[in-house]
Amino acid sequence: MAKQAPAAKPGVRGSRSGRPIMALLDLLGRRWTLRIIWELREGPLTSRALRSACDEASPTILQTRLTELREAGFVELTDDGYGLTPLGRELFATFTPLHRFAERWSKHAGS
Amino acid sequence: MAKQAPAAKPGVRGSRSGRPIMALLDLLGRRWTLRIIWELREGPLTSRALRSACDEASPTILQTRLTELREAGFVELTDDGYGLTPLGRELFATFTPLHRFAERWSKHAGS
DNA sequence: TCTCGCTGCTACATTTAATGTAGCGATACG
DNA sequence: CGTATCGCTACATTAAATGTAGCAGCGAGA
Repeated sequence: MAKQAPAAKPGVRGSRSGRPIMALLDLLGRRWTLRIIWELREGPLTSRALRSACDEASPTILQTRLTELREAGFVELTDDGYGLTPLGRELFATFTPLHRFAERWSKHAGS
Repeated sequence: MAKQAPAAKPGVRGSRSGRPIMALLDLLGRRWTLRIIWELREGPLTSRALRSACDEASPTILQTRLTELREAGFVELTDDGYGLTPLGRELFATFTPLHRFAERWSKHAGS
């Protein structure tokens, strides 16, 4: 298996338009994808630890997402379990403003 | 209807943990949510124009997401159609690094 | 007025994705 | 050997998304 032009996988519904941002938005827009990256932020987790961190999500979908994230080059399986690759870490870094935004958003609350 | 403490809605599977970032990750992790915000970046679109921009996604789900995004305060319905609120615009701004990342990602390709 | 064309929005049957529970083969410790 | 973990998978159930069709409302034109 060598794959990899970052293009949405064939079977994926919606947003396969060639532009990288679309492929990325498509991948990140799948259930648990964002969460997984978030939970891996502090270091590798075993598949079962990740499952616990993700509110006991079903291993089926976690495995599916993990595979997608590995193919995308964001996650890798090491001796310590699943962890972010340098690239994945860069991706996570882009979430930082999102985190700050979330805090502001919660204050905005019942506008 | 006035609603809005930014907490995940009741019926939502996964990630309802009180932390704002989780609610946000949950909302953004739904299909088409990221895409909608992205497509609205240059200005308001009518519901049908948005549908075209979103690869003819079904109006059912678009309407659902649009409602969620309006309740979250990210999108509003104006005379020109659906547009980002100032808050929504802030959220979009956090995607900018994501955009740049996507470009880098596409080059990384077959690492 | 009566259609035409657009707006935002909804119903409903079908298909796809995600869930939950269980268990596999492999590896390591005793 | 027993047991306990690892990553991963099968499979039936349930929830979400799709696709097609159509609603009511508004403004413009003949």
